[in-house]
Amino acid sequence: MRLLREFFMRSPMDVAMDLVGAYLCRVTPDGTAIRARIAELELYTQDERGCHAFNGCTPRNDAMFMVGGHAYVYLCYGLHNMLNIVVGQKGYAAAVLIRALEMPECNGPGKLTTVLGITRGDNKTDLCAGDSSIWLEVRDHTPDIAAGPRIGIDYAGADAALPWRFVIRDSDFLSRRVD
DNA sequence: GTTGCGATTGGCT
DNA sequence: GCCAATCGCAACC
Repeated sequence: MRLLREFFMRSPMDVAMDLVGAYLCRVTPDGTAIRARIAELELYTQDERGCHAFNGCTPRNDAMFMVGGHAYVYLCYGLHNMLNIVVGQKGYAAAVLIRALEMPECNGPGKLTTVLGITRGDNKTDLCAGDSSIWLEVRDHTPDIAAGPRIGIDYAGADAALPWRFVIRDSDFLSRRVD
């Protein structure tokens, strides 16, 4: 069942936890249908330095200020598209970075978007719209979740230690092991 | 108008 | 473990 707006509008932490093990669904530009469980994700909110929106709204990050249930896609290192799911209320910037799916060749945020054919053109897609090519479906059961620090945000100082990376414990599809 | 760098990855030492 | 690739954008001047 496709996840609806009310699901994404709850507290960012609750939504993040509930998205671990949920199904990410995608119809690629060439028509291929993909459906796979989310094995790894990270939460970012405007209150901490790891978040793109820590210093406010900019042309790059404005999707994060939309109501939960939209996509936030940005280019990293000039090479890799990163897929985030906006969570929480409109006006409060928060999003979940999808880092790995239970699929071969999807163990990493950059590789994942390549396999799914997701680019910045998909930024601000409404995942709750009935005709969108990206959406989420409820998980079958609650997975055993492990938490650890987020990856690649050393510049965030003390906030880099927040245990806001959530994974399916002992999954074979993680970008890295948790500590 | 200019500059520095990043929520990464793959290849090489 | 180290490093290049590659470019939009944020933060300065």
